[in-house]
Amino acid sequence: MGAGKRKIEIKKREKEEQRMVTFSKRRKGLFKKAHELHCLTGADVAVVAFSPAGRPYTHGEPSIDATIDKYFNVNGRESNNNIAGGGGEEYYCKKAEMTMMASWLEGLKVEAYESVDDLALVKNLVEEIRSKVLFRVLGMEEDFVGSLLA
Amino acid sequence: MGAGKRKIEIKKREKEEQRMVTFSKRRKGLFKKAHELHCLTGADVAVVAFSPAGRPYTHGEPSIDATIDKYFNVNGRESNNNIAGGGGEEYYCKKAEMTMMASWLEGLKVEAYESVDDLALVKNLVEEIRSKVLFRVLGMEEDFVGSLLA
DNA sequence: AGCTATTGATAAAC
DNA sequence: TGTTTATCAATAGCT
Repeated sequence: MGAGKRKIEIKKREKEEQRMVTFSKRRKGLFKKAHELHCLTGADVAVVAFSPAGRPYTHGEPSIDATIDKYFNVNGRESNNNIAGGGGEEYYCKKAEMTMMASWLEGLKVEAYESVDDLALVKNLVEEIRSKVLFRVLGMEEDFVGSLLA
Repeated sequence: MGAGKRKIEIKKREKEEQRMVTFSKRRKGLFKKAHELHCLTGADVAVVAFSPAGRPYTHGEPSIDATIDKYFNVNGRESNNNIAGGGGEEYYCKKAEMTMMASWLEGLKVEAYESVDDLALVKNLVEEIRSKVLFRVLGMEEDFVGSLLA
């Protein structure tokens, strides 16, 4: 049986792997808290967190950009411009990439079913799916790929 | 003695006063969680939450603006330039892939938002997304369909 | 990716 | 809004 939870000091974790695990667990917890705050009080929320690897994760309701724009408007700043999404280049995909994506999609179904416990999370789920798909397609370093996701 | 904490449903609280109290308490908890995430993993974080009264509250490390700027910078023109500037044939192809997929997913997102009006539909939505993504991927290189479906 | 013992967060009531 | 208390929820260490 596991030794169970122990109290820890709130200071930077020693090992890189430990930081990644903690980030992964607590990011989920943080986003869930933000979601509950939104549902319970109707508050618009926006959360951005960069992983130890430098990849950005976001959670926003009604949407990350809407809430941040609202914040900037109140503070008299320019809203962001969306990255251009259109493109007419011929699609090309390597077999290795396709295999990876197919494998990932197999796991996605179960993962998604278990993590979604509220309709409002659908938006974030789709965003996450989008993020993951792009990551798989690009097959590049996490640090860099995360930066490409609008 | 207080009756103590009781389990509550995650849905909008009835009374305005109740919403304000809940917002106040949970905002504090949310910001603390964000702070701990930062301290434990070194992650840059930004949180914005509008109270039921419409007032913005923020928490950010190293600062709210620095983190949001970082989020926008890596999502905007600069990263695009990095790809294009990367120059190689490899990057050109991969950017095309990303652009196409991004465009498609953008459409999917809107479609999903509009079609979902019930929690029970979540599973079907995810299944549909999975199905569409697989179709999209497989459809691009039909030669590989057999092996991927195995 | 799952499991528990614990710590941590918080709904009610004052 | 702050404090207290009884519970519920999140998660650290393991496997």
